[in-house]
Amino acid sequence: MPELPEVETVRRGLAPICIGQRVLRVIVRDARLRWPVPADLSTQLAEQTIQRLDRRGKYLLFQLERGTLLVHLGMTGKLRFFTTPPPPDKHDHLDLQLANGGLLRFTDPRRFGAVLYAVEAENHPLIAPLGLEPLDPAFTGAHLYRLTRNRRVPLKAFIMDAHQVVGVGNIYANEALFRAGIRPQLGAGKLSRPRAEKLVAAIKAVLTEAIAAGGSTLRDYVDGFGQPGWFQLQYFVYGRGGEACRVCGTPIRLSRTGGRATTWCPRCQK
DNA sequence: AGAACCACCTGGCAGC
DNA sequence: TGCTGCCAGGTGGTTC
Repeated sequence: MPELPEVETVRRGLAPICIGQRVLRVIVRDARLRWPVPADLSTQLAEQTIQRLDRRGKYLLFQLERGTLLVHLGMTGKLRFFTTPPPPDKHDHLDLQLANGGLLRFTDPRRFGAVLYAVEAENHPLIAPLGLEPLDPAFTGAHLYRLTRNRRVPLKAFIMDAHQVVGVGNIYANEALFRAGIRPQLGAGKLSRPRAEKLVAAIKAVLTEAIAAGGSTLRDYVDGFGQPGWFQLQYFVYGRGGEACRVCGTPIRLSRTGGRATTWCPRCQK
């Protein structure tokens, strides 16, 4: 579900109400997430104050005094703040009680998400191997060009690989490739230097615009306060298989690359 | 090393 | 109204 824009939207919303707050306790109702929630999480977090709320790829990083709480929303995860929380529902797996009386609630029907704790997040096995942030100035056409040399995977699969570039999931990969005018199936190693520049610019643009729109809500994404995003209204190709291209009118094609639904315009993308 | 699959899990929807 | 099968925003692990 959430890609970089959605996670960033959650981060921006929650940061002001979390920073400076002390964690009173953690209530784990179901520890069976993608990896088990650490049994000693409550002990680890209790009485620590949240110093910052950062994001690395699709991970939210609550920086505490002695370590970091890592939260990944998987496909269907939500992290919401309540001043007066409703009674816990079926998929409300974890609550963080804050000293200001607020409560952060992690909800995730599919349980593909994760809640973990690390003393040094940058060295955590899930964080350390991550690629560049796409909105980092260091993520350039030259960088992408270098990374893709001799790679045979479809370009779309390549830009969705978090070990190359973080944060680009299925929606924004499709949208960025459309904007760059590049076929998703193109072998990554065949990407020319000028087209690498174009693709990097498209990725940055689509992510920036999506953040400005509060992310995309297809089914169940909401931000930290239960509000949906609106970027889905600006899609050119995602979820539009069979419909007319918004630029040239040609029917949008739908196929699969790397097992994921791929949509593109056969006329606009070469 | 890299690429192609599978797995994890629930819910919603189309089709019968 | 069921039931079945398929699909979904992610990504680590296994296999070749």
